[in-house]
Amino acid sequence: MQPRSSKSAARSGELRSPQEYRAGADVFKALGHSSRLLIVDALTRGERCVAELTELIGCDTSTVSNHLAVLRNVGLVADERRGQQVFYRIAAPCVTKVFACLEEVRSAREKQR
Amino acid sequence: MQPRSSKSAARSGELRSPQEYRAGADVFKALGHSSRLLIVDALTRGERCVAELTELIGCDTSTVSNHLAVLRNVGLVADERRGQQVFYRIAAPCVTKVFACLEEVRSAREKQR
DNA sequence: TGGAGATTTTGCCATTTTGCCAACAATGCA
DNA sequence: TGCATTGTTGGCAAAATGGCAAAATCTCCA
Repeated sequence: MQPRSSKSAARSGELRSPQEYRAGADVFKALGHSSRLLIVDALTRGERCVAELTELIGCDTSTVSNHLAVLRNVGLVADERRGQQVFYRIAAPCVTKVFACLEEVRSAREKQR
Repeated sequence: MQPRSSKSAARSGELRSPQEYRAGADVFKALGHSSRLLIVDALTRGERCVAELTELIGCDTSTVSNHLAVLRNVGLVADERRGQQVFYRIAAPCVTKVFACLEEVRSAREKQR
């Protein structure tokens, strides 16, 4: 996306800054993968360690670790090591509401056809 | 993501189906691009035609059209042709709240470091 | 009908994302 | 210390994504 000039930004009703859109997009990009969405859904029900999430998803541990890093980097989850295990939990409470929103989007999509 | 067996799904507390995660991820994937997020933000303030959105974003019209198709395919926006122009509008009201949620995520991320 | 304006579709290429494996790091325990 | 357990990191190949430009489509109007 190219930066808007302040002139065109003003004409547009002054939305948000390119940085804000980029940061926001990164958050949604993090949620935009079925495995990561599953992880978030699972963590909504309480913290889990990497091994538990790995079994839940059914792929390589390193893959899960990478997914968790994506979620952590945007601030959606937080991690805490306890002994040999690293536990992950939801860091932003509002994500627990995303599934309700998804349901709304789905009904909107069905109405549309 | 590999399909979970019903057995492991049950053990995990029966979350959602792989299809649901895939569909949900598609919605977030659609929001996971700065240009598309800008489009959604703009449409939150009222409908716009493709040409207006194109000027707002500052890239090729065909690119904007493709972005709009992504948003439309997941049900986030709806289109309506009036004369030569096609107007787009928000189809799922809840998306107007996503920016508030992004703000929460951002503050959670800052607290984390 | 024919031309112009608005939008969509398609093809192509560069970039990014995914997921696996192997190697490495951190922790706990004998 | 030596070793098993748990996660993370780096490298690589396959797949998906993004953006432009050309071609196609649709609509209005002369």
